[in-house]
Amino acid sequence: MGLAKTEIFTDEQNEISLFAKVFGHPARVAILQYLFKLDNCICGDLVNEIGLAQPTISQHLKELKQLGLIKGNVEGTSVCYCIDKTTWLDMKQVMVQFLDQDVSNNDCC
Amino acid sequence: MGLAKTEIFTDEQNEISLFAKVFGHPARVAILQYLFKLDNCICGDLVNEIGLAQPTISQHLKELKQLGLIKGNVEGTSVCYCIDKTTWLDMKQVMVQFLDQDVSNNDCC
DNA sequence: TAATTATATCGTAATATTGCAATGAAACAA
DNA sequence: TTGTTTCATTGCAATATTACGATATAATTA
Repeated sequence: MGLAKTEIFTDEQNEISLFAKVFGHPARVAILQYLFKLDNCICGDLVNEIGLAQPTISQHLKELKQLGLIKGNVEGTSVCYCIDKTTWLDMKQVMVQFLDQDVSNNDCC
Repeated sequence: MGLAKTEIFTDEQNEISLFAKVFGHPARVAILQYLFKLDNCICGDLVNEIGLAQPTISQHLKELKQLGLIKGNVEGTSVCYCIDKTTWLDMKQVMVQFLDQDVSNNDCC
């Protein structure tokens, strides 16, 4: 199928998996790391920094933007991208809570 | 293509994206949450708990096992699964470091 | 031994993802 | 106005993912 049965899962499970999925490609991880390093940058910088074609970078930026993790300001002919702090911190809270589950009692049989 | 160009990214970026990808499906998130809740369980429990067919659950368990996040002990005709603490904590360290990047200077133009 | 139980694997259909060439759109420069 | 720059969108080919029926495997039970 290729289609996840989201309706049988909780909102929280679906939210976690949506955030995780966007981090599930190294190009998007690289874009975010570059944005953190430089505070902000334009699409052209990313095309040079990462070795992917411009439409591919643009597509990855779109997915990050759709989740609200980044935002872009048009500046003349270029677009300046940066992390959206609010959404990033919200996402971090959800993800860290998932990762922080207590492992101490967990063991096999 | 459907094929990520992993060779142009750092090991860290590829590792983060591999961990994230496995969390990128709500069924695997649900399996892990259930394992944390019960400390351990068998495949059949998960088939009842989550509304997916047995081969589908088995496939998701395989992906979690391949990354080392869970391990399974054969117990008669059933298999007891639990979180692999060591790998989980290693993964958590990598992911939290990625999520914890400093957002304070980041802003658009 | 034969049947049962629990899980894994195989095969396949439906859908999603990735990557890029070609093209479009919008701002700017000459 | 015409060209240039920068980015987004479209269309498509290659590959990956998801889900499950059918079947295999392995331990247990009758």
